Amino acid sequence: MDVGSETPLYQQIRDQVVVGIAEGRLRDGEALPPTRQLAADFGINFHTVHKAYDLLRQDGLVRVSRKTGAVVSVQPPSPGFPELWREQARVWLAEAWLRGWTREQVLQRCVEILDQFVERGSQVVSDSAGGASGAHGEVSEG
Amino acid sequence: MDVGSETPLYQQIRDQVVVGIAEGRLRDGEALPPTRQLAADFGINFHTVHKAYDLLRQDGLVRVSRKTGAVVSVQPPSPGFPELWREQARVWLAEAWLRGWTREQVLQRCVEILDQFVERGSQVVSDSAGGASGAHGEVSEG
DNA sequence: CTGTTTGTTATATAACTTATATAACACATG
DNA sequence: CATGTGTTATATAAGTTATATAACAAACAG
Repeated sequence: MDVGSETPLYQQIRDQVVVGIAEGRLRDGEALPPTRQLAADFGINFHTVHKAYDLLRQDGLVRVSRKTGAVVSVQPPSPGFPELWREQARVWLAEAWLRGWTREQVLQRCVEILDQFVERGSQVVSDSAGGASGAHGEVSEG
Repeated sequence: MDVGSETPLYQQIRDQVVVGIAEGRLRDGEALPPTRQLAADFGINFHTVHKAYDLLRQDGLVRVSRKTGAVVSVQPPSPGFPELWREQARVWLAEAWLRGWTREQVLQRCVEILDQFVERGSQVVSDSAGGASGAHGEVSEG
């Protein structure tokens, strides 16, 4: 949570959750911390966390209700996703390319990142599952 | 140039130039259109174009002076670049991963994009070089 | 039932960003 | 000199980001 960063706080939270799911630190069915609690941990307003969770809901990555709070629930992508992803990827890959990275260097770095990701759907978390550190998934403060 | 997009106009222009250089449509030494001209072509304010060019200058991708205007000139990256790139790449690779794309599918799509890019420094453009459509490089309106 | 937690909604506000508009200046060119 | 162009300075309107406060609704523990 870098307050000085150009990227908005709610975006940073959203991105942390996205990466957290991909890397297996947050699993399908797992609950995210309550908005007010996470906001207190980060020292920010709970509306900012609420906005991040709402983004994740719109993206089909969490379900959110009064009963359960925000729960990781990865849905299929929207129809336009591949095209949008391609557009963004073109820009980021171009940046690396312009900086002199070869095709193989760029792909190697992508592989290193992808190797950190874990398969989804392989492990199902029971409703009352609790980790070693509490009832909620952790969203890193780093 | 999508005015309805969430991404700011100046960012869109910057990104178009970045991709344009990577794909060889804009070459090292080539001049970008004057700010007022490009602004007129896009139907936007010339300050917005100026801001895009200034971003590119800060990124070390164009030189800009009263004499020459904005000229493509790709400099080495700043020291923090690899880390920043990695952070961003993690997020959008995670997005693809969460949507069910396999490692190979993701890499395949990266390869398809990288295959559109051309080597830099292989061809040097003479000072008076003009394409079929004018003295300045084209920044696509699509 | 009572009190607490938590999601949700509404309103207000301050600071910042985005985009436009206008004007003026510096400087190079024809 | 007139023109084109980069550059700088203001001003303004609209939108975004983050905070603050308040209130309500649903779930739950005691």
